[in-house]
Amino acid sequence: MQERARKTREKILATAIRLFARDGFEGTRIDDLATSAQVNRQRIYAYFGNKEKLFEAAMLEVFGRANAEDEKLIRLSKTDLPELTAILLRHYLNVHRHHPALHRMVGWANLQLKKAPLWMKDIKEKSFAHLRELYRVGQKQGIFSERVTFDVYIFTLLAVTYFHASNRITAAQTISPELFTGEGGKSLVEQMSILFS
Amino acid sequence: MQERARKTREKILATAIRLFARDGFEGTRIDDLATSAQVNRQRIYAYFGNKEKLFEAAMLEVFGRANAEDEKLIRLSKTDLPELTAILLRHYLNVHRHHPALHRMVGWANLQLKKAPLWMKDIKEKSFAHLRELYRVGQKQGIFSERVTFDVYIFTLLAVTYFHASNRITAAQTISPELFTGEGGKSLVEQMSILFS
Amino acid sequence: MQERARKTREKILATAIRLFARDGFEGTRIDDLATSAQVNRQRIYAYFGNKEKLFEAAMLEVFGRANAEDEKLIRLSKTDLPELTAILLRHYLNVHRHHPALHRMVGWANLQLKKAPLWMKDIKEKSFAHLRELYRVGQKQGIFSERVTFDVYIFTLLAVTYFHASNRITAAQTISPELFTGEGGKSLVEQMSILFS
Amino acid sequence: MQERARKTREKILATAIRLFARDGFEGTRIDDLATSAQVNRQRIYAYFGNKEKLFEAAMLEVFGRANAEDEKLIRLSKTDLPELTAILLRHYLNVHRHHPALHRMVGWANLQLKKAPLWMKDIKEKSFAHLRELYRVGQKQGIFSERVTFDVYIFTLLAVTYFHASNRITAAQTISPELFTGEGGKSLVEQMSILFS
DNA sequence: CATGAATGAGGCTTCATTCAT
DNA sequence: TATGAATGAAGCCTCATTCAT
Repeated sequence: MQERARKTREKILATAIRLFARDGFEGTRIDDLATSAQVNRQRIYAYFGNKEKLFEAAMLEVFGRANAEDEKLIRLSKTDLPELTAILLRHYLNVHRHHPALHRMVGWANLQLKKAPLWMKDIKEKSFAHLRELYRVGQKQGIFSERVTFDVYIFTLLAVTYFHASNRITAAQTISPELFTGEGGKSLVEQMSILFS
Repeated sequence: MQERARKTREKILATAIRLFARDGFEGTRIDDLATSAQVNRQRIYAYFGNKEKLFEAAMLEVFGRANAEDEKLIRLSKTDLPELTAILLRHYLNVHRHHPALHRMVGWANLQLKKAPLWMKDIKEKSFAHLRELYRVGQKQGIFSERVTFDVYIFTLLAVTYFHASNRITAAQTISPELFTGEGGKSLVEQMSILFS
Repeated sequence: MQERARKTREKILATAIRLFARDGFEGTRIDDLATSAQVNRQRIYAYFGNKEKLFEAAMLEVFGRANAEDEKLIRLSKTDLPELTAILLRHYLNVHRHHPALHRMVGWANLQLKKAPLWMKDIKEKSFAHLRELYRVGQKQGIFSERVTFDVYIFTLLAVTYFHASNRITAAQTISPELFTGEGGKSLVEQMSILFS
Repeated sequence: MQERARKTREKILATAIRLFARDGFEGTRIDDLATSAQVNRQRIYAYFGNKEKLFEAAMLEVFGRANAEDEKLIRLSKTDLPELTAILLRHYLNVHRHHPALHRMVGWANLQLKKAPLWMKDIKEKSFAHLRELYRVGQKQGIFSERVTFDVYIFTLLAVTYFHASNRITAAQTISPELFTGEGGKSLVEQMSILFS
C-alpha cells in the first residue's frame, strides 16, 4: 500500500502545483484540487495537514525542481567567461520556460508572504558560490568591471529573466509584444549581452 | 449632496487600493473594505457594481497615478543623455517607492488576468514616445549601441526596478538583503549605470 | 427591520434551547437548528458568533427563565416555616416540571464545562439570601437543627429535586418507576418532609 | 494469542471508559481512542462492532464495577441500623470517589438514552434486597418512620450522593464551594445523618 | 492479526450580494 | 441615501467506517 499511497501523494502534489501556480493560494479550491487530482479530498489532509502546508510543500517542490537545473551552472569554467552573461541569460530564460510554475509561485510568494522560507537561501547558494568565484576571475581578467559587485550582476540577470516570464501580460502590452515571442527571447539575450559589456 | 457622494466614492477607492494591493482580489473581503472605508456596503455596489469592477477601478487608479509621474520624463532633453540610464533607474525606483501599491497591483494583474486591459498601452506610451526619440539621438551620438533597440533598453530598466520592488522578499533571502536597504538602492543605480555603458 | 430581526433572533434562541437541551452541544447540528428554526444558517452566526457562544446564550436564557421563578420564594415568611421543606421541594419540582430544559442544560454544563460561568452565582443568590435568613429564624425557633447549616439543607433539597428530574431514566429502572409518576412526586414530597423533620 | 487478544480488548475498553466518561459519545473520536489505547483502529471494530456498541460496553463495565462495591452492603446487619444513613452516605460518596467515571456515564446515559438498558435493574437489586429488609427491621424498631418507604429513603441517599459528584461545577458556584472539599464531604454526611433522623 | 490507505457524508463557518425599511 | 437583515452557494476540514496488503 506504500506504493499506492506514494502515487496518491504525488498526484496531489502535482495538481497542487498546477492549481496554486495558476490561481494562487486563495484562488485554489481544495475540492477542485481533489477532483482534478482524482483523489479523495480527505487524502489531502492526511498527507499534507491543511491547505497552507500543502501550499508550502508545492512551493518547495517547484523551487527545488527549478533550482536543480542550476547544478548545470557549476560546470561552467573560465573558458566560458566571455560568454557568461549570454549563457546565464539563456539559462534562466530556459528555467522559466521549462518550469512555468516557478515565476508564478515566486509571484504569489512575494505577494502573500511576510518572510521567505529559510530553505530558499540554501537552494540558490549552491550555484551562486561557484558563479561568484568565476565572476571574480572575470573581474581580474578585465571582463567584468571591478566596480560592479557580483550581487548586482546576478540581481540584474535574475530580474530581467524573471520579468520576462512574469510580466508578460502587462509588458507585452506596454512595451512590445514581440519581445515575448521565441525570436524575441533570442534577440533579448543578444542585445542584453551587448548592453552588459 | 453631490460633494458627499464624491467623497464616499473616493474613500471606497482609496481603501480598495490599499486592501486589494495588500491582499489581492480573493483575499479582500467586501465587508472589511466597507468597514475600513467607513462607508456602507451598499455604496460599494451602487458606485462600482461589483467586486470585480471595483478591482479594475482600483487597478486603473493605481496605474494612472503612478504613470502620471512619468510626465516628468518628457522634460528630459539631449543634455541628459549621458546620465539617462541613471536618471531612468532612479525615476522608476522612486515611482515604486512612492506608489507601493503599484508593483503589487501589477503582480496581481499578471497572475490573475488573461489579458491586460487596453488602457495600459496608452498610459505608458506618452512617455515612451519621448524617450524613444531621445534614445535614437543617443544612438546617433554613440552613447547607446545601435544594436540594442529602445524596447530592449527600456525593458531592462523596467525589469530591474520592478524586480527590486516586487521580489524583495525572495530576493533579499536568495541574493542579498543589503540590496534592499536605502544604501543598496543607490549603489544599485550606480553599478547598473556602469553595467549598461 | 428591528422587529424582524428580533423575531429571527428569538426563533434561533428558542430552537437552540430545545436542541441543545435535547442533544447537547456536540449532538446538535447547526444546519438542523437553522432548518428547525426556519431561519437562514448565516443569521445564527450574525447574531451569536458561533456555536459555542450560542450554547452559552441558550444556557443563560434557560437558567434565567428558570430562576425567575425563584422570585416567588422571596414572598415566603415566618408563618411558612413549619411547611418550608415541603414548600421548597414542591417549588423546585415544579420548576423542573415547567422548565424541562433546565436539568438537561445543567447536566450538559456539568459534563462539558471546566468552570461554571460567573453569572450563575448571582442568579441563585437572590432567593438564597432570603431563604438563608428565614432558615436562621427557623433554627432559633427550633424548627431546624442548629447543627445543620443552610448550605447543607438547600443542597439536599436541590439534589433531590434535580435527581428526580435528571435521573428519571436510570433511577426509574433501578429504584422504582412509581416515584416518577404524578402521584409519586406528591408522596415524595410528603415523605421527604417527614424525613427532614 | 488468545491472551494477547484479551489484553487488547481490555486496553480498548479501559480507554473507552476514560474517553467516553470525559467527552461523551459524540465528543469521543475513534481514532483518538485507538491511538490512546495503543491498538489498531480495526481491532475496535473487530471486538465491539461499532462506536455505539462500544459505548454500551463501556457503560456496562462502569456500572458493573461500581456496583460490585455494593456487595459490601450485604454484610450490614441489625447492629448497624442506628448508623445506617451515615454508613450508606459514606459508602455511596466513596463509590463516586473511587469510580469517577460512574456519575459521568450515568449523566451521559440519562441525557442521551430514551430507555435504560435492562441489566441496570438486576445490578442494583442485589444490594437493595438486603437493605430493604434491614430498613423494614429499622422501621419496626422505630429507627425509621413507618411513613417513609424504603424507595424514598434510598432515592434520597442516591440523589444526594450523585448530585454531590455530578453537579460539582454548577453547585460549587451556586451554593458553596466548601461542600466539595474533603472536609465538606465529611460534614455533609454528618449533617445529613442529623437531617434524616 | 496489524497496518494504514481510502471513502463519502456531513460539520462549522464565511462570502458576495440583494432586500426591505 | 443609509442601514442592517437576509440569502444561498460554497469553503475548509473531520469523522466513522471499510478496504487492501
